[in-house]
Amino acid sequence: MKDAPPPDPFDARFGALARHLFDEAPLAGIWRLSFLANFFTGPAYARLQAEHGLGRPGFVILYCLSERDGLMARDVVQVSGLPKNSVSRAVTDLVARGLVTAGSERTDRRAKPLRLTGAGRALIAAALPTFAARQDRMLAALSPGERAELRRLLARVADGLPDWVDADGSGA
Amino acid sequence: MKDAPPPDPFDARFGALARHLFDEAPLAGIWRLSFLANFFTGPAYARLQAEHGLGRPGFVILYCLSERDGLMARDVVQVSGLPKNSVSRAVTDLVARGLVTAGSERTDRRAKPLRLTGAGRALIAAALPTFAARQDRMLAALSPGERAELRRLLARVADGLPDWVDADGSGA
DNA sequence: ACAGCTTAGTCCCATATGGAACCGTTGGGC
DNA sequence: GCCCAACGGTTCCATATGGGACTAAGCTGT
Repeated sequence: MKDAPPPDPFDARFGALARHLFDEAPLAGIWRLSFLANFFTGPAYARLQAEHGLGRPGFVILYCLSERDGLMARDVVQVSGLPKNSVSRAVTDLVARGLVTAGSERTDRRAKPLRLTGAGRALIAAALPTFAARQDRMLAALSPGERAELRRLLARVADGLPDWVDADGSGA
Repeated sequence: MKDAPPPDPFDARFGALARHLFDEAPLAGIWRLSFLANFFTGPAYARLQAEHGLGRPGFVILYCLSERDGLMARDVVQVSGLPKNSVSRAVTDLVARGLVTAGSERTDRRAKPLRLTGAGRALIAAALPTFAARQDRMLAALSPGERAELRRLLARVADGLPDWVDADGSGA
């Protein structure tokens, strides 16, 4: 006596509303991005916490350092949007765990250039594949050409970002 | 004596690393999504909190109800990925503020169908434009054709989502 | 050289968050 | 009808989070 609802895996997993919010609702444009980002990162960070005792800020710091060693906390804040006190705390923790060293700049004694230790490098190397594999599975839904196109479109959106990120909408 | 760094607004706002993390780093694929989603929602939710005393779960609930009245907390959890206790708390708060009513289903006394009150409807109507305007500014970087294409690509990724969201990567 | 602004990082504290255990309800098998 | 697993929702509690004030250090102009 069922109305023959086709067993769409997406609807089955996320409910009948999901499609509507994703496709047609007034905030569908941003919902699509947030939805994907949240369902990607949620489980990934949970696993990271369980396996490596790394929270979001800690992971971001290590990841940034693995791409550019010698960054300062300030740089991580700027590029990630994380609150600076969260980054500060996470750095303290990473240093305590021997994953990172906080040196000091001769020219500016406030600044503390961060560097990965061997252990830090090993940890991020061990943690990355979790994310990378998940990312690959996510992008496997697209052809290489589509992936390139998605990348181009998101880059375009990002280039316009400085125009509106900091706008509070109240006129200025 | 500067090395003539071109005044790229994106680099200026997010730092030299930003471009690299967005374009080429190993997790660039997911970073792009998270980066945009976070920089979009962060300020938007901050403003929402300040102006309407609404947190993320509260807003999501009202938004969902404004699209489909009579949902249950369970549905919101399923579609949003928010932890169910957060939703439960937010519902309690919304009911206390007279924005939502939690009825009771005759057929299942556990279930509590949620309905917007007039005040709730007014509040979400007042809060939506903040997000909508921001969304429009974000998408203004793209042509209509590009927006449609972005939408198509993200929908494609979303359709594959059930295959990997719940995978913990440990084999199963 | 010093007054006043900015910036890197830290600290305090109130609040948000989320896992896990829990309660009452329901539905299925027998 | 009875048991038990699954379910919607709530509560408890330990922890994460983030605004805002604060310190220390540099920069700027006069």
